[in-house]
Amino acid sequence: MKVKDLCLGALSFGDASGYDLKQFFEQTFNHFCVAGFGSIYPALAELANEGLVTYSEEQQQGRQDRRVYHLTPAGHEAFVREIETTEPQHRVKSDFLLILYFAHLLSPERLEAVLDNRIAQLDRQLELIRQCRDSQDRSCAVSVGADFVHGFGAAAMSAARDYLRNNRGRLVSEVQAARNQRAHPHSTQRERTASRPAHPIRSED
Amino acid sequence: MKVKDLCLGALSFGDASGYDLKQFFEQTFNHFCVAGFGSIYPALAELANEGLVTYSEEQQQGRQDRRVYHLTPAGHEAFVREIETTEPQHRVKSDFLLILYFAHLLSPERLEAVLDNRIAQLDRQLELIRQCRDSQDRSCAVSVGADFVHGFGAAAMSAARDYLRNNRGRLVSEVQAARNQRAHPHSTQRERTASRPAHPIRSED
DNA sequence: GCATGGATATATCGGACCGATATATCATCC
DNA sequence: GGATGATATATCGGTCCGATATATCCATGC
Repeated sequence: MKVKDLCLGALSFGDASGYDLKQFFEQTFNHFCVAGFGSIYPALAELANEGLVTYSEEQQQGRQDRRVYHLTPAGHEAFVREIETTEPQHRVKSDFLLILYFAHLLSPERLEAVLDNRIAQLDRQLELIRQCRDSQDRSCAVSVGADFVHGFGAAAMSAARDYLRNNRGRLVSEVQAARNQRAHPHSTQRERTASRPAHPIRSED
Repeated sequence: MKVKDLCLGALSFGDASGYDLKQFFEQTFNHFCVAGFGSIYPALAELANEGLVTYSEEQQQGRQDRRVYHLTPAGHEAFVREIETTEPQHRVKSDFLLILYFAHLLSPERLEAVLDNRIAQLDRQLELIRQCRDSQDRSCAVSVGADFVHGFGAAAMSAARDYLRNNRGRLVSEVQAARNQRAHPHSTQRERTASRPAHPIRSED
């Protein structure tokens, strides 16, 4: 699913400018999508070329003109075809987890900062979802999917936050202990041989 | 964090070829990272240019030669600097959730297939994590980060799976009900005006 | 005996896209 | 009056993902 499809889907809820779409994505798709201007504006231009959207220049006093896009029937069909047939990928790309995987290489201050920042970030995102759900008209049939997706996000992020809270202390103290042991190795260290790493990636040959 | 950094980190666990790295990423970083050959091989070439890794051609009978990479001290330093200073992003990109957001446009069969496939996928990933944790030497100090990260993945994915299982039926029946209502609208429909969409993206002006 | 498919192994290319940046105007705040 | 931030559109470079090409070996099956 490309940014073009994102735009088609959003426009199925009503006309909007590129700027509107960016804000909509940030508020509503926040926890599972990102799209910057650098993707949205070219996408809209291509969609207009393909006849899947139309637009009208809307001039407003003072402000720069808005280019307001409108979904055509062909665009609606294309979007439905897309969501009916695309393989639904779900991908997490996390520097956060990658960094924590190497917790043994981090300074204690950095480790704690990384954990605390992530917890705070999750709190903010959960608050955003709460706002988003509250502001929606629940009785409207169109919101069943939105409600489900926001519920999913809330469940997943709550679980993540709880895990971080419950295991933060353990990780910090374990890393601290390992550091101390490296600094003052009082036990036997006969395991260490210069050329044999602890966790070889490939199996012995 | 770029693929180059991924490679540096993985090589800190021992020498490996590009092929080894791909497999390592798939097994161990599965739930928070992806990197294809198209990213790994160019990354390794650049790292070698910069002196952060070295390599030796290892010829094996029959098989094509392996190019085995080795982390240099400079490479190790560069990696530690990277994880100490990079802002730890965490991003979810999910066609799955996007499609479900538009559940009201899906056929019932498609909706159920999407949900079931995702649940099965989560089961597979959870199994992968379990294997990964079992195969590791828990007493080794280097694995505290890995253990934490895998625990995180297990917690998050279990929560996601549970949510899907618990809410699958509700979503399917709600979408079904909405479809039926559209097909046989017996109640008043005075809300529908041709040009006023149900969920306008931008506020009224 | 041999074809088929899968694992091992490296490499390239195009298209997509994210982030930074540029530009412009108006409202608001100090 | 000047700084900041919101509104609004657009472009560009660097990065990366997916598909594809190439080559050889091993196991499986017919």
